[in-house]
Amino acid sequence: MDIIEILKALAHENRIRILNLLAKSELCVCELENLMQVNQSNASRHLAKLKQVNLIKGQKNAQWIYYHLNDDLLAEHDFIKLLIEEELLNYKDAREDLKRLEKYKSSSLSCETLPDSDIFQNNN
Amino acid sequence: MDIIEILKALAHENRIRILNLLAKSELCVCELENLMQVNQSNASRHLAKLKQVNLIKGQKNAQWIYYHLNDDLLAEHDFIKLLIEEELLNYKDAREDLKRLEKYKSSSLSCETLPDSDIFQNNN
DNA sequence: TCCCTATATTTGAATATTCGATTTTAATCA
DNA sequence: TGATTAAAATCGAATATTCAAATATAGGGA
Repeated sequence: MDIIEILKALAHENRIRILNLLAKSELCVCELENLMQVNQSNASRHLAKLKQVNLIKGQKNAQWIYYHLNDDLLAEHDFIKLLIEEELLNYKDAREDLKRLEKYKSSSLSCETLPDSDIFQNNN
Repeated sequence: MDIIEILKALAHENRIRILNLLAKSELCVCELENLMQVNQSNASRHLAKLKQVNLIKGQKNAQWIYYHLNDDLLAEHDFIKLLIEEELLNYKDAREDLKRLEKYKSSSLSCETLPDSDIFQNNN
């Protein structure tokens, strides 16, 4: 995999935010949509780009596809791990995404009930 | 400095190659042009983008501007050092640039005589 | 002062990226 | 089977990036 293509895939706010979330938890598109507060088209498009360069993998379970980081690729490129694990601690949007993830995880909501909930109505 | 802007600056072949070369040696535009075999406009534009996000600094000496990595910024972002120092070992164009840099360094050429020489005529 | 040279900037065209809206595909379930 | 839902793909429009060529700037030396 071409390192420049990987860097291009990393160089977008929404894609970095997706990687940041997936580093903590496997998530499906509908969960990412809600956590990041972007529309489905947007989330799906950026997931496709990350998958295209092999940064993430999807695993189908019933009608949902759960995405997770591709640990094999990350093992070959240490700088990406450093970027996600340390660099993003200083990135406000990424920190707020993680707060929403915690709120979601500690709620009783799931992939099936989240889209109809108003858990993130107030933007935090 | 916004991490996304830095990633965007990193996500281009010519800019990564410039950083790779500057990690080994301070260089001016005319040297980078010749080492990377791109035209002056191209080298200058990509240097401008790297400078814009503070990845490099220029130091004027007579009519030449010598560029070097901005160590202060790199110290704040460990992943960039890892990217340049380890990742680029596997990047063919970057390795070939370094070979040309060595050939140049071991020649008696300088910034003043390089443009008129044919040292890189045969693409290696 | 007037050229020469190194570098930067501007221009306009080509290409790439991104977006939301919409449509398509595929799986589930009544 | 037909309705529902998750995810992917496609569309045209807007924006950004890239390029080479041309022009501008600025310093040094004649």
